[in-house]
Amino acid sequence: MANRFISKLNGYAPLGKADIAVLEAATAKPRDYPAKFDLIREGDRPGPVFVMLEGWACRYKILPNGTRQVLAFLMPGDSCDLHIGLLAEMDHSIQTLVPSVVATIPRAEMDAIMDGHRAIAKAMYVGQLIDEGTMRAWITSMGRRASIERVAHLMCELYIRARAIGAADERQLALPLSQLVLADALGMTPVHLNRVLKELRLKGAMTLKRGSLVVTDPSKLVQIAGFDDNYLHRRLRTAA
Amino acid sequence: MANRFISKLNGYAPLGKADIAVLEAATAKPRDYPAKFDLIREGDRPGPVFVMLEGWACRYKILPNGTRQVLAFLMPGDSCDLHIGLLAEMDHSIQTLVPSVVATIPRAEMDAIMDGHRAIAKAMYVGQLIDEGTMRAWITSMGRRASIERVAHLMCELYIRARAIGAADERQLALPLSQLVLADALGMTPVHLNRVLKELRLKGAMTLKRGSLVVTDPSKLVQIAGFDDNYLHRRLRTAA
DNA sequence: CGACATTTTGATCTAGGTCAACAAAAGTGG
DNA sequence: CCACTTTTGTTGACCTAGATCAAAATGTCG
Repeated sequence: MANRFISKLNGYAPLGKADIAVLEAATAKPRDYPAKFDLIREGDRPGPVFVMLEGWACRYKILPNGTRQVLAFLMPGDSCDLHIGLLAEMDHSIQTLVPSVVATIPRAEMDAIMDGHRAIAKAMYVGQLIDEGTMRAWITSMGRRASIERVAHLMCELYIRARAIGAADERQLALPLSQLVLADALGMTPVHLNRVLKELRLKGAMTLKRGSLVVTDPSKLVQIAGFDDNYLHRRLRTAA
Repeated sequence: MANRFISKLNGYAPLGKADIAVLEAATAKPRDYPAKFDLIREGDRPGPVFVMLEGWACRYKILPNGTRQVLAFLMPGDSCDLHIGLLAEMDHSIQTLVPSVVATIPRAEMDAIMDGHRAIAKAMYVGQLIDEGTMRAWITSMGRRASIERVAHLMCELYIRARAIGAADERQLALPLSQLVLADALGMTPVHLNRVLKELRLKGAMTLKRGSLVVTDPSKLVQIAGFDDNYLHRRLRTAA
């Protein structure tokens, strides 16, 4: 398969040769971006559809009091903001976390592709549904899970997602996210996150080192998280 | 306009006579449901598209430890789960909060309608984008706002949404949500919510009585919430 | 009226925040 | 390649927002 975007979509709905060819053409000229580069900012007019081919990015929002909330992580294969061109302006920003390779598909082209290729449209909708499920899981985590459960839950999510795109092996996963960024995603303090990570390490569930996550004891991690992969299940079952 | 669903969609994308007629037909035979009735449960195969015509409902999830997280409120005009038929099972439940009138549109019919009526498709997509923006606002609230800000923010959201469908007057809004349900939506304890409501009342920002919200001082409420209606703005600008 | 659900208040406790300092990496410029 | 600044991670001491527990007051409805 040409790239992770295509293979991810193919996992959601089987694509034909023509589908793959048109997606290859659309993502043929990606650009390199440095780390901490805003692909688009809150208040901007929505532009093209972004497709992450390599690297990591996050959606985030800055609050009046200066704090930041990370809303989602984007990893290779992920795309964003289907249809968002219908809205007047972005309600959040998207920033690379590490040097990344990103393709952009103009809105009109994306619409045309989806009109002409039902399988692609279907796969994109599945992807969007999964993203929505992920958002619901985040709301649930923030509202009703203790900090250690929340951390464990996010790590389960990232591990499963990475597995699904073949970016993780049995126990290990490259995870270039600083504790500061993770804390902003989890709605907690970097200091407290650090302590929670220590606790998870001492419990033998997982170890987060600079740049990589080692899942020492998957079942223990899942149990701490109260993780139910229903919202990601389909991804697992059908991903290539 | 025939019903709030149609007038809401018409606010998102101008509908023609034929569009309106087909929507009228599709929602012509709604059903009455009592309060606390599960329209669909976590684990169920997704069924038809639900359209709230009268009443209130919420999406929610029950956690292993028995606590509940409310994920969204549905008010008249709201519909849910476009495309969700593509997924194997629901990752959350939807329950009426008061006796409600709900129309169901079979998935195949909805697809056909959207294929044949681009304006309706567009309006549905706008609605979905707004719902996504709302979810992002909830994540932000849960992660980075203090409890009083969070409460104020949710009340702003509900007020604006109610205004947009003509269900609120200048300062008042029928809001049949118990403090228990609100607490489950805000990720806090009913006890603490009660104290926060008292504080908001004493500050002269708003009063929540049984079944109705009175916004005493809108600008104060907005200021406490740090409310930026960008994510609902389009709804306001374009709603009828 | 009686049973039950919701709201309100008080007393106490704790998870997680805040503040501060230091250590370890990782850039950066000469 | 080395000082040097900046970012990231780690730990300790202390504090507070919000949870928990308990009980009374108020509403609602069959």
